[in-house]
Amino acid sequence: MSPKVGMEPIRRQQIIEAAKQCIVAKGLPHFSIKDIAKEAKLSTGVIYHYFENKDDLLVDVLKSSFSETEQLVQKNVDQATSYHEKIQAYLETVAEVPDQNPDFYLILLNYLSQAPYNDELKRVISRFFLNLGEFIEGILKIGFKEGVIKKVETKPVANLILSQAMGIAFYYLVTNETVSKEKINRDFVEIFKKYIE
Amino acid sequence: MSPKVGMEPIRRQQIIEAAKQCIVAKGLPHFSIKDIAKEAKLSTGVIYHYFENKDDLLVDVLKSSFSETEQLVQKNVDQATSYHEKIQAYLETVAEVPDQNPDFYLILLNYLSQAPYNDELKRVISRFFLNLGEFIEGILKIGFKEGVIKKVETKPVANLILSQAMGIAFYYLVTNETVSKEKINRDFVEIFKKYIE
Amino acid sequence: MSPKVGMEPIRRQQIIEAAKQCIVAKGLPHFSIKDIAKEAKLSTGVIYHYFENKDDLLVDVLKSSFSETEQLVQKNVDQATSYHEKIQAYLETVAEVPDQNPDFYLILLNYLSQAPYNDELKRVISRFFLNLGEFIEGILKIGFKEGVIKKVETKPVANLILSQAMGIAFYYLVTNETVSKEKINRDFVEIFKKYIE
Amino acid sequence: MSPKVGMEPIRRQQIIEAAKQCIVAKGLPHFSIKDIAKEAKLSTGVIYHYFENKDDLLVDVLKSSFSETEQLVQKNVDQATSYHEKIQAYLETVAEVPDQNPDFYLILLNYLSQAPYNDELKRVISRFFLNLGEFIEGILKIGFKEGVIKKVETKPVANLILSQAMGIAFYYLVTNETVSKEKINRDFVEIFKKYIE
DNA sequence: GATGAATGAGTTTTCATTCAT
DNA sequence: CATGAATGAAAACTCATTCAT
Repeated sequence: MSPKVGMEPIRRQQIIEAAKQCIVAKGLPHFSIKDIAKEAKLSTGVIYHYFENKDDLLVDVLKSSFSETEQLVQKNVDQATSYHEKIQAYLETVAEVPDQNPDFYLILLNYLSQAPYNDELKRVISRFFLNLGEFIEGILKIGFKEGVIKKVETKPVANLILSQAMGIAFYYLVTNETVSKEKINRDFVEIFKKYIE
Repeated sequence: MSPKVGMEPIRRQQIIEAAKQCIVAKGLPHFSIKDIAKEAKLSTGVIYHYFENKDDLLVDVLKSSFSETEQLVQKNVDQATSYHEKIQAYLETVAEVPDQNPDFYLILLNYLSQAPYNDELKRVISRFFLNLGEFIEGILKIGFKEGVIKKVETKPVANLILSQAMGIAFYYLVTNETVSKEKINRDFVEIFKKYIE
Repeated sequence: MSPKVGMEPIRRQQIIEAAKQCIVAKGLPHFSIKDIAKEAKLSTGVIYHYFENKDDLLVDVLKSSFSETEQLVQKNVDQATSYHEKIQAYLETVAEVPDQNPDFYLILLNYLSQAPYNDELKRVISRFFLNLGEFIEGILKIGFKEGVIKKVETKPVANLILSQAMGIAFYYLVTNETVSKEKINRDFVEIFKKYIE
Repeated sequence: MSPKVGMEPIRRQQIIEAAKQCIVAKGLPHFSIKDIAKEAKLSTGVIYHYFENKDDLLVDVLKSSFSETEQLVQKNVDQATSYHEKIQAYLETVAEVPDQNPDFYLILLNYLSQAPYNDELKRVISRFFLNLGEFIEGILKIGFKEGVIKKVETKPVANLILSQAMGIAFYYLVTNETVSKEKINRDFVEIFKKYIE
């Protein structure tokens, strides 16, 4: 009936998406391979056909999430041309991820809490932070070249931006406050523009 | 040898500390009641004599961690008298928690990742954030009365400070970078002083 | 405060009554020594001061229940003088135990189901049946002497009466029907009077 | 060797039979899932593949026992044509269940004692009683139509028959008397024929 | 006499993984 | 490729019993 060959990429993606839904619905430690199989409408056995084991699958889930977010940021920033537009686009994208892709920070939080006990996760997450950091640094260098910002140590700036974005997202994941959220996001953008300039 | 009556407070504390060590060593989802018992040098049964179940115990572990950190902040800020001293003490204390009590943010991260799936944790963590937030708001009001800062919306400020502190701590928990850490902490203090004033 | 010596019979009775309440409330396999202690408002330790172990205590509970019921039957029958009065009193007492002492058959049912696996319970229950059986046989012999009934094999009669009474009680314990109960009790008395005469 | 797909009905039956043996050998509260697995020569895990939990399995064991007995009664009565033959077949079947299927009443007794504390068991047992009761009532109605018995209130009759049969069976389960058993069974049949006619 | 703290074996249940079909 | 049956170790939790105080 359904095609039986060349299913590899399709099945892998199907299983990864099912696993994401499980993380979002139950949390990283609280679902089984059976849960993933049910969510993906597959048998448990087939998962082991496409992934070595559960841990491997879960690492791939994280990589997939990171890849999506990196592409989103890249796309939004690439549309802008000048430093001012780029930095604005970047900060706004970061500030709006929780609204546009609410699962992202939830998934990140789940993996982040496991990273201190798992070197592979540590590596994958560190690389993601590094990539985003270098991305900001690239923008800042443009600003410096354009002469619109002072020379800054780009690394701490990048870290502070990422940290603040992550901290805000986690804060709201747990408290469910929404009242001051917009004000916070505006302030977040303002603070860092002032900090840089 | 040891007394057989009135052990309640001693044992509860002993078990809570053992559980903390397990969280720090293995992560919230990766240790068993048996591990806690071994760490506390007690039998598994006695844990159920003092705690209803594992979840209850783990909530008490979090409450204990929060209580310690709240007392630390309180102590450091109370020693200061003027607004300037107080806000400096507050920001520095928050910035230095990762050094003075390195386990705190690791434990917090573990629980934070479970909070979206657990209403009791959500409540406990929200209350902690609220307490710390109100604490900052109190300091800011002093600054306004003293006429040394402008009138600010205290709630978003408080949230941003907490979020940034948490974000930085988590960032370093996972990346193990230490190079730019001091610079980051200094900038953190500077950013928020500038933001407020 | 409370007397500390000569407590033996009082404490034993207190514990036995608490155990009865536990059986009635939860069923023989579903309560612990701690439950009994709580019900009796005593510590767990004290129970082992008065009873060898849980099994021993539970046997004593059954003996106590049997003793109460035997005394009730004895009292009601002794008040009657003639055979006709005695047999009527006997059958009515047996029929009315479920109303007058609703716990009795519930407790009996609990122990009966354990008897096939426990020789001591088997002995205690057999003796109870034997006592009640001999009691009926005594009444029947009076009837024969008075010339008001034919010569019957008393043992089967006794067994049938006991069995029927027990069966009816258990039937209603489980079905909670109450509609036809009175009719049943009347028929029970009638059937056996007819059967004997 | 054995097929690996479509084992459901075979395994379920295999597990149910193993559980029955455990009840007969040890009594409802005194065996573990491990005991059932050992008896069925399976792993403990597989039991949870086919049954939700122990309670569910045990309910299915009871239903299976009831179903067997209902079929036995049905078969024996259906072979008879007239009222006289049917009522005789019914009473004799009921009287002989303890001999032909000695485990049935032992299993029933085990469950009966749990029914007061378990609404599902209550429902299942009540329904069984109801079915058997309606079965007798059907026979009695034939007798009335044929004009060979008087008009009786069929429900109390049915209850009395069931109660007596159950009571006798339990009586002998516990006392192990066998001397007067045949006499009792004969009297049981006689009593009820006389009672009806 | 009385307390309740402590033990540890035993219970039910879950689950990653394997593998015959 | 795909299924789902099977395993068995490990988890949380219970509880009769003992014993220092």
